[in-house]
Amino acid sequence: MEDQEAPPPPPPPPLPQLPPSLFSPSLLASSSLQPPFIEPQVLPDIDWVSLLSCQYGEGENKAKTLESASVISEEEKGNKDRRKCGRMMKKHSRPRFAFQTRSADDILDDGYRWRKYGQKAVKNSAYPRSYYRCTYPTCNVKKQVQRLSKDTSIVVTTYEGIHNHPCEKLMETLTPLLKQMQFLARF
DNA sequence: CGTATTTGACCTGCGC
DNA sequence: GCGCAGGTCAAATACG
Repeated sequence: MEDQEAPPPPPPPPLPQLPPSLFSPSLLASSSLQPPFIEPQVLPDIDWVSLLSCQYGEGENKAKTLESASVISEEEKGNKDRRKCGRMMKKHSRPRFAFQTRSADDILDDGYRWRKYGQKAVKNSAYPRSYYRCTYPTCNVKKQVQRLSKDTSIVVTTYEGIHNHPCEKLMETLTPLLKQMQFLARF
C-alpha cells in the first residue's frame, strides 16, 4: 500500500476551495489559533471542484486508506453501492471533504463540537482512526481523524456531510470582521 | 450526576 | 461462502 501513490495529477486546480462547512475559525483566522499552532494544508492533488460535484475519482478504487494519500477517493468508493437500509446505508451518500493539518494535536479546533463514537486501527497505519460526530442535535455531520504514519506530524481530517447549523466560534470570529467590512463599505 | 470517552462486539461490504 | 477490513453501537468507565 505504501507504493500506491496517487497518479500524477493533471494540472491541479488553481486554488482549491474549501466548502463552506469547512470555514472554521482555526482555518480562517489565525487569531483564534491556540498553541500548538496548526498549519492548514490542502491535499495537493485534490480536485475540489469535482469532489464537490461528486465526480472525483472516476474508475475503480479499492479501499484505499488515508495512508495512501488518496483520501478523497473514498468518496467514490462509498458511492458505489450503499443504498441498502441499515447502519451503513447512508454511509458515503454525502459529500466528504478531507484536508491535512500539521499539528501535534489530533483534534483541531474547527469551531464545532464533536463527540467521539469510535476508534479503529486501520491497516497499514501505525495510528488508529478516530470517528467523531457533531453533537448538535439535528446535525449528522461526521469526521474521521487519522495521523499519517509516513509523517507523524500530519493529521488527516475527513469531514462527511454539511453542518445544518451555524458555528458559534466561527460567528464569534467573523462578527468583528463583518462589522468592519460593513463600516468600510460605507465609503 | 451529567456528559464525554473508551473499547470490544457487532454489522456490512467486498475480494477471493 | 468465507474471511478481512472499515464503520458503528453501546455498555463501561472517566472526568468535570
